[in-house]
Amino acid sequence: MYRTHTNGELRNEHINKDVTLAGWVQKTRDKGFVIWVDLRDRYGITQLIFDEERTAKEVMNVAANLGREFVIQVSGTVIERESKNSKMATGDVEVLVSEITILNESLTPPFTIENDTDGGEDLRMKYRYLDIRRNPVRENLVFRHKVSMAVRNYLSALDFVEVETPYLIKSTPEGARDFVVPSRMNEGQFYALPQSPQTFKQLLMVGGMDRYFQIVKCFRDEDLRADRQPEFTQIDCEMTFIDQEDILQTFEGLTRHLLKEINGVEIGDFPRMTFDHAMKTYGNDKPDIRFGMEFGELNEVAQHKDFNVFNNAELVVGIAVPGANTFTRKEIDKLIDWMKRPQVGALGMVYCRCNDDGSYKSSVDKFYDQDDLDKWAQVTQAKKGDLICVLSGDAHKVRAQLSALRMEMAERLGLRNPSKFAPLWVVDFPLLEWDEDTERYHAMHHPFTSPKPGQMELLKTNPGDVKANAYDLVLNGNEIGGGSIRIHDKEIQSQMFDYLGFTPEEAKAQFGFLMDAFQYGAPPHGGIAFGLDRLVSILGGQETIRDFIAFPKNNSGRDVMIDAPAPIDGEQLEELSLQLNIKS
RNA sequence: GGUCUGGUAGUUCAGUUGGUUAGAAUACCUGCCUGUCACGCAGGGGGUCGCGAGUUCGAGUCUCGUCCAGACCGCCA
Repeated sequence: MYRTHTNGELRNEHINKDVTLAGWVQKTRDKGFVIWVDLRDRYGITQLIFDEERTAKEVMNVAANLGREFVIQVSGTVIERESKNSKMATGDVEVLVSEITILNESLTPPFTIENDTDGGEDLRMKYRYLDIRRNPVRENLVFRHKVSMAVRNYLSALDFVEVETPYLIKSTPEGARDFVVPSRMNEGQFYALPQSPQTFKQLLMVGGMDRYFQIVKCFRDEDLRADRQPEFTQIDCEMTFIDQEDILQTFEGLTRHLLKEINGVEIGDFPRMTFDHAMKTYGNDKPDIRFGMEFGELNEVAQHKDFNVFNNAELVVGIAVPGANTFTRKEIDKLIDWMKRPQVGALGMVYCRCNDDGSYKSSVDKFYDQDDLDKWAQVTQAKKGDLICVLSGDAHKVRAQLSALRMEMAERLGLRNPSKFAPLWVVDFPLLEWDEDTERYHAMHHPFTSPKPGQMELLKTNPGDVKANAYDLVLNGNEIGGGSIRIHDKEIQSQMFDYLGFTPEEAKAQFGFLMDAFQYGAPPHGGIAFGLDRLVSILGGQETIRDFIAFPKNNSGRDVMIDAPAPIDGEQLEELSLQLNIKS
C-alpha cells in the first residue's frame, strides 16, 4: 500500500496516528537541526518534519538531499505542530517521519510549480504535465469534469441517450476545411474528421432514438484564436417531434441548471432578441448585454447639415460611453488610431463630450449647434459625463466597427464582469448569407436548416430575406450554442441544395444517404450544439479556453509537447499511396 | 494570406544616444542557522543577447531577411 491518507486529509483528530503518505516534494526548508518538507498531491499539502533528535541519521540524510518534485513515500506519526499555520488546511499538524523512500527523482523543473508560476505560456505548454501539477490548471480540469457531469446527469434525466458517432467520415465542401485521413486499404481515398456529428444525429432521429446527446470531439482545419482550437468539444443534442420553442425551453433549462449548480447563480427567463435587432442595436449577432451602450442611429438628426462625411454615409451611428467625457484629447486621438487599425478599419470617428453642466463639446462644432448635439444625446441615451462616439459609412462595416469600440470601451471600463452572467437567445437568423468570393448565397447555419414556415417561395425572389428556424444561445458576448429545426422532407432538402448551388449529382454524391433516409419516415426534428470548451471557460470566469483543455494546441495548431504535426516516413507514404508536393 | 507585439542567465525581466568585463530578482549549488511555512544569513556557478547577413572603428542596441511565440483581421456552414 503506497499511502494510508492523501496530503489534504490530516487534521487534529489524526494526531498520534501512524500514517503513510506519498507525493511530490513541493519545497524543503532545511534549518540544520530540523528539516521541513512540503509534500504535495492533488488533494493538498502536508508538512513533513525531520528532526535531529527524533529522526534517524540515515533518514535525515535522505531528507537533506531531496530536490523539488522528487516523488517520495514516507511513514511516520501525525503530531501537533509547535507553530501552526492557519493558512493551510493541514496546518495544525505535521508528520514526524520515521521511514522515507525515494520513488523517483526529478530534474529541477523549468518553472515553479506554484499558483503564480514564473513560467511563460510557451514553456508551460511544452511541459504541460508539470503545468497540470499546478493548482489553477488542475482545478480547471476538475471544473470541466464537474460541468460535463452536470450536463450528462441533466440530459440523462430527460431521457436523452448518449450515442457515439464515427470520427472517420466523409469530406464535404460546405463549411470549414476538413482534416483528412488517408485510407490505406482504399487507395487514393480519404476519410475526413467530423466538423460536427450533424448528419449522424439526424439519422439517429430517423432511427427513432427520439432524444440524443453526445459530448464529442469535433475538428476544423481553420486558423486558431485564443478561444478556438482545431479540435474542440461539443455538447451535441438532437430531439424528435419538437418545435423551436421546445428546444429553447429544454436547453434554457440545461443552461439555467448549470449556472445554478456550478456558479450558484439563479437566472429567470432568458431574454430573446431577433438577429435583426441584435445587429441594429449592438452591431453583432452575439451581443454582450451585461452593459448598455446600445447603438443610436443618427441619420435623421445628423444628416442634411453641412457635414458631408455624414451626408454621404449610408449609416451614421453612435454610442454613449458612460463617464468617458474625462478622456483627454490625446486619449481620444489614441482611441481613433485604435479604431483606424486594419483590424477594426474605421476611417475616422466623431466624438462629443457631454459636459457636466449639460452643454456639449464635439469635434464637429463647426457643423452642429447645441440643439443638434442634444438630439444626438437623446438618440444615444447619453447622460451628463458621457462621451458620444459616432461612426459613419457603409452600414454593415460601421456596425462591426462600432461593436468593436463598444466591447473595447466595456473592457476598459471594467463592465465585462466575469462573475456576472447574462444569457440571451438570438433567434430568426437569416437562412442564407451572401458570399463575396464565390458570388453566391451559402447557408448561414448549415444546409439542413429549415426556413421559417411559408418562406420557401421567398427563396426565389429575395433569398437574403428568408429567415431560418435557427437560434443561438449567447452568454456574456460569446456564442456558446447554436442550432436549428432541420429539414426532414426530401423534396425541400433537394430544393435547398439546389438554391445553394449543388447540382443534383453533387447533392446525391455528398448527402444522398441523408436524402435516402428522409424517404423512410423521417420525423420532424431539430437540435442544438454547445461549445463545451468555451462554455466551461466562461462559467469558470476566464478568457482563454486553453486553460480548460488538458493538452491544447498553440497559435499555429501545434502540440509543442509531443511536437505534432510531424512528417511521416517514406514507407508510410508508400503504404498510403501518397506523394508529397511541397513548394518552396 | 495580412496587421501588430515580443524573443537577453534554468525562469521572469531591465539594459539609456551604438562605446569598459551584459545586470536584477528568482531558481540552482555550497556552508551556517533550535519552529520554518515566500524561512533567514553568507558565498558560488550560470549568457550562441533566437538565427543569418549588412551598416560601423565598434551592434544586445541600427537596417534587411528568416525562424519561433502571442493577440487580432481574413477564415471558422
